[in-house]
Amino acid sequence: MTELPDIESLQLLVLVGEHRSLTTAAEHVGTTQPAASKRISALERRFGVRLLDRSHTGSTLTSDGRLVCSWAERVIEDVNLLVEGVNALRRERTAQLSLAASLTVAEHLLPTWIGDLRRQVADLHVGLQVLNSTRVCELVRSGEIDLGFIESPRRLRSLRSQIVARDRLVLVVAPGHRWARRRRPVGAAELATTPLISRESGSGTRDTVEQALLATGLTPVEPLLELGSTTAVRSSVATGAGPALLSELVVASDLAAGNLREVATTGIDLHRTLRAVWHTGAAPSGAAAELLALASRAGSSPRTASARDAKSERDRS
Amino acid sequence: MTELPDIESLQLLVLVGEHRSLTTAAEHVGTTQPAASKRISALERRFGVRLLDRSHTGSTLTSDGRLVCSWAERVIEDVNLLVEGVNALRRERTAQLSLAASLTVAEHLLPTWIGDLRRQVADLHVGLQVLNSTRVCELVRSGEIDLGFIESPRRLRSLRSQIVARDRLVLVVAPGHRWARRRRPVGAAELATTPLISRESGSGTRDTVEQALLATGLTPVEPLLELGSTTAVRSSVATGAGPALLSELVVASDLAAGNLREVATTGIDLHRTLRAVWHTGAAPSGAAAELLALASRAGSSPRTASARDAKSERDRS
DNA sequence: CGCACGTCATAACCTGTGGGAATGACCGAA
DNA sequence: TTCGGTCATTCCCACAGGTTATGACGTGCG
Repeated sequence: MTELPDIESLQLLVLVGEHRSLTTAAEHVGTTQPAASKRISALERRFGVRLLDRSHTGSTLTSDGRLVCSWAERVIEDVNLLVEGVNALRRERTAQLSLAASLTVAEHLLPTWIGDLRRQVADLHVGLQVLNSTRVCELVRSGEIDLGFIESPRRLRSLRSQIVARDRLVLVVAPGHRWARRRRPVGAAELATTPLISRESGSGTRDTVEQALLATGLTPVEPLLELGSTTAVRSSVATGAGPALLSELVVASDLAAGNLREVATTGIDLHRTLRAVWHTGAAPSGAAAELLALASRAGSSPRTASARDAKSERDRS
Repeated sequence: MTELPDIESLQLLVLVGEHRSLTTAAEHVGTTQPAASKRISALERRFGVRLLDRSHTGSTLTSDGRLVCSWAERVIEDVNLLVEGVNALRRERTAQLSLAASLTVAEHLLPTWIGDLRRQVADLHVGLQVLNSTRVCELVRSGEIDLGFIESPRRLRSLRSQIVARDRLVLVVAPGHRWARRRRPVGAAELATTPLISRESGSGTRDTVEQALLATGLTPVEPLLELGSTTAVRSSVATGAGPALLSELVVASDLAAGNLREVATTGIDLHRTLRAVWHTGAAPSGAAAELLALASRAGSSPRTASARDAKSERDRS
């Protein structure tokens, strides 16, 4: 088993690939040329693969190097998302821009948006709390939070909102599953009577499924398997344990890589809208407005929600 | 800027989350309990976020910890792909199973397959070479390679082959681009007369586009921008420079995250088949057969075209 | 009720990796 | 030839991270 590489070295490798030079790559990452040289050498030694063609006019990637580089880029991308997310979490209290979001949004979308936002607005402290949809709405109402992100189709009293993305639950199975080759879409009735792998009762996706089925007058059968985390569900499906309904955001990469297969459904609406919510009256201020614009530009064709301006009733406790 | 975390610590965090115990997580990764404790502490200090609720009966993740963990899982997943890929590259010469593949397959699919394969067959040395399609075929014919993977629609003389996956070039634009809101699909003629961001001439995807257009009797106009790497194209598109045709495998995550938007096309076939090829007569031996089965199970069942249909029914609220 | 076993934290020590500064070797362009 | 650019090498140092040993604290069993 190859020991794990370290992220700094991967970062460096990518930079060398871009700049065709150890020296400039080194100072681009705030270190010196010998350090960079040693790092890459160590990486080559560890991997047992030559990555760089070093010459006295610069260094370029070997063909193996280019390949490794492309894998490294994905790693670094994910690391950046993690870092953005963590930064937002840490700054929860001292934040200039306070956000609250439900899990799906916080996991899959917010780090990207925050990253983009901070590239536009320098020195911005973003704070993030992860809560369920009703708590998010409460905090937005109380003014503790500048902007909230929720996935609930619930009533939004005295809040303004806008759809920023549209998620969809997709029916997925392992490639070996008999449904993988199925051509006719699965109907609502069949879905309701098929035991699925699912999250525990009360989780967002589980609720969405049940709501969607109830909307067609059906009650879902007991699940085949109940697991505590989405990734656990995902890997159970991949091993062929059975079908599951999972967020498109979660399984996109698995579908592309062929680890999972999507099965078409019909007669049931598994879409759910992800909304930004903010306090009535106060239009989102600078950074919040920027984020809102950015998110809705990124997420979906701007289909602005009709502002549900109800009575501004004060139900602070 | 938060300093970058190291992969071992992230790995450890995920394990602690699973095992609810520092001790067992530590030995699971081949180290001692104090080391693990210090690592996690360091991670918390670096991030400025509490990740673990430590008690005398075990340790569980905080809610922040769970979130960080979910981001960490993606990082680790990509790291594993990188490691699998590198392992295959290194073992090129001493391999028990020699593979050759074109870039797209090698980048996006093979690491996964090899990982799965090595989980089934212990102590397997897999060798990988990355070459263009014609070279792959040559090596397979000469017997130097047990199994090849190509994306060419070319003639396969004296080779047996099997479709293992189906890739598709999708037309993508930035979310702010005017085409992002477009409802009518883009036709072949319009595509041919629109300057696109693309790879340099001779690259696989560029060729595919030109072939597909030529098949409809059209010659593409000069590109808007010519870039040397697929990721460069991808980020140019994301910044709004213009539209591009990119492999579904490349942009899947960006589409899910909303960094890019897909624009429907019509009147042009942008599919391309990814095939495994092997030598006539000699049926693939043990490991090769296993890999072939695994790959075609993962990729080849008929793709649900209704995934697109679901998109067109976005008129609800 | 107390003892054994489980958890994690702390302390002391050691090793080795990785960083910095200075220097050398080499190439190409002016 | 000389200068400006590469990268490699060496020496030294610091500190992160490991291990072992130990302690403190709960839980559960006899």
